[in-house]
Amino acid sequence: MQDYLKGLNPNQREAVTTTEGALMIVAGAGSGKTKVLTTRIAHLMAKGVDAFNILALTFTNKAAAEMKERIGHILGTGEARNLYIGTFHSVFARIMRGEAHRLGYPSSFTIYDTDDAKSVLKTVVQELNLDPQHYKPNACYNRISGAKNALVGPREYLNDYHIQQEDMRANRPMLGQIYAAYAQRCFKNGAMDFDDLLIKMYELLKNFPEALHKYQHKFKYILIDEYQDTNPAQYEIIKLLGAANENVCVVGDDAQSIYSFRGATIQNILQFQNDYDDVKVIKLEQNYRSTPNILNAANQIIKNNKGQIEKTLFTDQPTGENIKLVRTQSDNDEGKYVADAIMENKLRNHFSNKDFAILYRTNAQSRSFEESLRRAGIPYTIFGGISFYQRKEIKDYIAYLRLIVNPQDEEALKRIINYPIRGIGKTTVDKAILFANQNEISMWQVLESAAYYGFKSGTLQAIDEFVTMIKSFHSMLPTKNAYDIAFHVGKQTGFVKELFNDKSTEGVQRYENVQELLNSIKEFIETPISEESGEVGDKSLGTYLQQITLLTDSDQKDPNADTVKMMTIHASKGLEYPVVFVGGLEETLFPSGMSINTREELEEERRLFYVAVTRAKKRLFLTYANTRYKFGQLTQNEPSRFIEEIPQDLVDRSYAGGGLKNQSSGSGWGSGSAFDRMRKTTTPAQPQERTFVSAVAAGALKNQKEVAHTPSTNFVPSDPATLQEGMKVEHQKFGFGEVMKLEGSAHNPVATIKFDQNGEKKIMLNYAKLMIVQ
DNA sequence: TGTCTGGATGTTTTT
DNA sequence: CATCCAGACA
Repeated sequence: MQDYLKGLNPNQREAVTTTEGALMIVAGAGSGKTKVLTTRIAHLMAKGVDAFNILALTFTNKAAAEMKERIGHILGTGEARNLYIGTFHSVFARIMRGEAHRLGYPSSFTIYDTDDAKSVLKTVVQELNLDPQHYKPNACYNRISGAKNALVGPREYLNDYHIQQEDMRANRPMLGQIYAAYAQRCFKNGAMDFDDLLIKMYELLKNFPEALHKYQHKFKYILIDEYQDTNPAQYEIIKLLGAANENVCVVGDDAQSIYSFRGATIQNILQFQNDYDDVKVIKLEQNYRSTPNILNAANQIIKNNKGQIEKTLFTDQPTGENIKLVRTQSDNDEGKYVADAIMENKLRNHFSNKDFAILYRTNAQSRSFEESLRRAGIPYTIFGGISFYQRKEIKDYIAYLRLIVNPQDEEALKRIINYPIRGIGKTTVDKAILFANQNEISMWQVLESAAYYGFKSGTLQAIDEFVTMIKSFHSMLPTKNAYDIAFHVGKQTGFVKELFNDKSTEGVQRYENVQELLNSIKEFIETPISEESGEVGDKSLGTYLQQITLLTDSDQKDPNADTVKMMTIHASKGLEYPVVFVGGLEETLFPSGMSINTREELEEERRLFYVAVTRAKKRLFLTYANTRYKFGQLTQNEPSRFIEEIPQDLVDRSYAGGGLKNQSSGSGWGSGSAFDRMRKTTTPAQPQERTFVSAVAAGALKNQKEVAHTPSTNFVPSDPATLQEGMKVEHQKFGFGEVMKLEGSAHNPVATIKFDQNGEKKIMLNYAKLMIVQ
């Protein structure tokens, strides 16, 4: 027997060695699913299957990278790098780059993230003259995304009686039109949103038999992780791809299906057995992760759901400790309690920071935990929330790169056409868009012929300069790599320098972020690529851009750093930690108030709770607060109904009120009171700091209050162009002062003037009246 | 043409 | 509580 099979139990081994035909692996939480998947791929390759012929679809890119590495390790060759392995979205994006032309897209198509998509929706709603109050980008996006994931195109949408009825009832009868216009606009922009990556892949396979044949032939073995979270579009694609060889292996756990909000349907896994001839089903029920107490609790919780694939997890680990259920007075106390408990566990049980995870239902909950950990001096990493690539300065930078690669990308163009300020304002942009729509060309094309479309003098010059600059960047594409171009763009446009000159705290941070972006691009071009010939494995800017849009926070941040990890329960799927805190176990928060109206919704919340509980290996803390700030308002919530679903003999209850001693356990380190004291010494610092800050702010305000000035009788404004640094001037309102600095563009010069009575001010010379005194 | 400000407004979860 | 956007100014 091969070495790599030795560490497997009989069921796992069978799952690994059953290589031919359709296979469904029902893998309970912590049952060694990832190990089975990686070993299975390694086994296929050891048997002589070419890496090029294996497609593995995982839930995160990071999981994919890890699997690749482990497979490489098992096999001891570099072959694994040729595997097609990644998320649905990233794998399809990669394929699409070579196939997009068949569907009328440029191969350098842009991938729109949610922000881009919503921005497009906003303009579309505007252009259709609809009320933006009624057709909010969020609502429209969700509705359209839902349709796309169900493979309902704009035409089907408009012709579907039920859908139309639903929209009527929701008072949004025009959504179909918005959908159609949105799809058209994205196409015109040469852009695909997240859902399009699936839809277009489906269309490609459905409408182009030679493409279907090509990929059926290529992907002889298909593996899909987290199958319970696939949606109809993904389902249909897999069905098409797998039809020729029927070597489709899916791995999943219906009890952990938590993505129905994004179109996933549990039916895919429940009905898999009907989809192929001779489906073999293997269950992995032995849990290697958690203590029996944690596992029993999880089993009891999930029993409250109906209609599952029957399975019972078991373990042979020692019993372990009871689950700790802690009530606190407020959300802040909840944060403090968790920080204290982490300190205590570190000291008493020799856990290190990276052994802890704090999980919650909504991203907003991270705030109180973050604050308390920071105060306690515990290093932490937050996953999720606003990712690196969502930051303004990064999006701006990337918008330049996007525009260079794909000038049709109107979203990118609008973003940077006047950043840094170059005198192309809203009026000009609106005009350009209008011309573009009227003539059915792109906004970029209008700008290219700006004179023809009647732009005048200063504006025309500004546009021409801009177009020339972008074109010069564009011409670098064939010869320069992504890093060189990006660096050049940052330098040439001057906005990196602008950031550098901003010495405020945020300014410094922004500059550092931009540097980090450049580093990441450098890293991208220096990473070795797969050996595939003729495939997309290049170091071009286009490839880079398509890659980063699909990166999540979890893909970028180091999971092995010695820090406490904080994330939503959704983001914690597939991960495990020795000590887990689940916060906010309150009605309307968890379960979410949005999901208590139907049994299906509530069952999904319960599965989510199940996922949370099963992340814990040794210790599990559940916390809830009597009061919580929501929306800037204090709210009170009942304890979550899920608490009552845990067998009570597995739970120790305690209360950790506002600064009062907590009653967790008697002995040892004084029940955290030492930490209470530490906290008390640090807490007062905060209000003091606040008063200090506000006093400064008040002073600044006073400074800004103008000291009245009566202009001299002989006041005659001078020509702003003659102004020089160091000159003494008079301002009608602010009085006498000295010109400290001249900046801004030629079209919009700005002077920083230090006034004798009113301090430093930035004055826009196009508008302010200044007289040169000396 | 750009900046500042107040008032409205929005919170599930994510590729 | 934060952020975002429409109108007032410079």
